[in-house]
Amino acid sequence: MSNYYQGMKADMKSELIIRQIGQVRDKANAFLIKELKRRHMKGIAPTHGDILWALYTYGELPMNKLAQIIGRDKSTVTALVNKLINFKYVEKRTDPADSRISNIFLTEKGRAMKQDFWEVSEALRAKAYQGLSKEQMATLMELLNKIQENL
Amino acid sequence: MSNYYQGMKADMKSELIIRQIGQVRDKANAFLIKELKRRHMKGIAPTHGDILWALYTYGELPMNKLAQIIGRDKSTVTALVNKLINFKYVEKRTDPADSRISNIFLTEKGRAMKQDFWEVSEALRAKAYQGLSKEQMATLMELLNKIQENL
DNA sequence: ACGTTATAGTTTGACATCAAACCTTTTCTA
DNA sequence: TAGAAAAGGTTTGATGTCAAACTATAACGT
Repeated sequence: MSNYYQGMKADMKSELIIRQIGQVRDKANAFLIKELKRRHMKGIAPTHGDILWALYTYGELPMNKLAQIIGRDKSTVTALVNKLINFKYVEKRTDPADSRISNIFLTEKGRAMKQDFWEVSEALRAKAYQGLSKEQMATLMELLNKIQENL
Repeated sequence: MSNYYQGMKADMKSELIIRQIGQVRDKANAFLIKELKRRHMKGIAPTHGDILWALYTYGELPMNKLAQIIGRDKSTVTALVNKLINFKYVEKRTDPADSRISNIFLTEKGRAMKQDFWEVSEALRAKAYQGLSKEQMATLMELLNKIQENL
């Protein structure tokens, strides 16, 4: 951030935490997009990655669970999932017990990408957390959790 | 966040910091939008607020400085500023020393909103930082700065 | 059993956002 | 001095995102 914040009143600085959080988020996303692109996964946004990550972790999931996990609106998930379907990373099938429910599952192609995703995520971690100890990271997580609970 | 993260491998937890950062950001934005709306400032997004905030703080600014301050692309700032112009919160005038440069300044109506913005920002702070000490906030800021520098 | 209410996911519209291309103006270099 | 390069901001296209409205299905209450 530029010098524009020099000389600010002290009580305005606490506002900067939320701004900095936004900055970190933007930068992390930019990094992810770049890394995904580098691995020929162009067109995959961080939230597509979130969906794939959820499927790698939990296996087949209904749409509303995906929406919950990645923290996005149902309608957003529809569009995201449809793109992944077009790319043939996932498929959709109706739940036999409740035909309102669409379950999303990984294709062979989608499963084959797991390693790449792990590497991208590793790269992000390595870069972001340089010079941070385990304790610092734990503290950070604790504070972020606190703020999230507050909001 | 739901129970889906229970039982995860320990080394995956550090990935959650970035996710949590995203969540906090999303929630903060949602809060801001709600509060702005409540004050009849519908249609004003957090980034519009960032622009107004920059103008409150620094006075008249050229477009590229606004883009730098709020961390957004020039073309985004064009659209954001145009909306603020339509709402009559700001106006634009060409710099006499360099006719490529458009300077953006607050109107009377825009200046009259400062108090509301301060209150919204206060409300966000009050809510987000409940139960956090000054030291914790300083620690948090320090860690976020570190991550941002890394990325 | 039937009508009402709730749920799951989709469609539609609006908009913030970025990247690329573009146009005008200014700066730089030979 | 003239042409090339750079800078400032706009336009255009694509896309993630949310909210509202919608459709089909399931659950609930009488």
